[in-house]
Amino acid sequence: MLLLKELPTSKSLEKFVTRYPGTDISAISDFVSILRAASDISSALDALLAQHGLLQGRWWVLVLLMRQDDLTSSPSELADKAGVTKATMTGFIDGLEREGLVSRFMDTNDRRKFLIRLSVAGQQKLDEVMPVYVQCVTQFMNVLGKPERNALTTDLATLASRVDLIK
Amino acid sequence: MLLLKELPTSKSLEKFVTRYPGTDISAISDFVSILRAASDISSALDALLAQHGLLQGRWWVLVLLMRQDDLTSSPSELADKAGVTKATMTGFIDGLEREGLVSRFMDTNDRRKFLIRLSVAGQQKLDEVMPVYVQCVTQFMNVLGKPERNALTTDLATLASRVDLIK
DNA sequence: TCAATATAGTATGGAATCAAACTAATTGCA
DNA sequence: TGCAATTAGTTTGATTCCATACTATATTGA
Repeated sequence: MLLLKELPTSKSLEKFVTRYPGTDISAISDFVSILRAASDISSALDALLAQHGLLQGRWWVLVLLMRQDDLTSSPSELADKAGVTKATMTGFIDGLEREGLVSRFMDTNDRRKFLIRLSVAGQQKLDEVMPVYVQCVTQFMNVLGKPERNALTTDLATLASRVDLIK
Repeated sequence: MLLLKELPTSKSLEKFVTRYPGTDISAISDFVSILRAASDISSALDALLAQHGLLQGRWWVLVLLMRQDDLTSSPSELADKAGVTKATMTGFIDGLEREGLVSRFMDTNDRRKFLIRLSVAGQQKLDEVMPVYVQCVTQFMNVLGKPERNALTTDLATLASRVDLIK
């Protein structure tokens, strides 16, 4: 996503305000900080998953399948839940199937459909990674005290609910 | 990055805790919420920039160049500041050069180097997009009151500074 | 019933992104 | 000085991801 490392110097900020008068510098700089922090966190998760041969996209597919009672879902449904296009989901499933973590089955009711099922190996993979994931994430989130963490989560969600303002 | 739309149901959470006992559900769910919110915000920025034929990577290159006194920098320096590899930066510069928004010059002092300069068209592009960007982002960030916004930015940065815990 | 429309999934082509390998130029040290 | 190590930038090949277009199947409504 974005890893803009260097926040602007005060000199370049001055220059900026001269060129674009009336700019609320703190709004912009908070915005960039948020993006950068989020990107760092996401990259760290990537790195954790990579140690187990996974990437975020595929990881979330496994997690979504685990949530299902019969460990089964369809590509379209998975794409919706994961927030990616169907084309992207095809790619994830291809990769997961290649590694034997999920299997494709025909849907006998609707012959356009496939059923994607978490395989035994897929469940084992989850059982291998999940405890590490849970432990790391818990430790990480406890960097903040409970009230700060709640406020952070709530406020960020509030903010994100108004992304319609960015258009 | 990730857009996991569907947060787990309480039933699937129960199942989760059964399989992975001792899990701090709220830590995990806060973590996922943060990633999701950030992803939504980043996507919204993508969409805004796309309206002007830009993408985040290229956009940040233009912004970084604008910050320089002589509107000039080198690929390596830009890569460092943007937090991408040199190879990725080569791609950004190729694209920007193709569109005439930056130019490549030889560095006469060090013949391994190039100088990348923001072109007049590049500055015009910034002048076209920046006011919209500034206005949208300002409105967006003002969804939160000043104290909430400050706390959010600070706490998120604090959190991100401990990504070493995710490993 | 059957043609229009909608839906499921895949294929294609492109951009972003990285790691690793490569070339050319510079620097450092023996 | 001269060779080894470093640095700048690109190329290559891979993966992720999207938009668009395509195929096959299902649904709907006249």
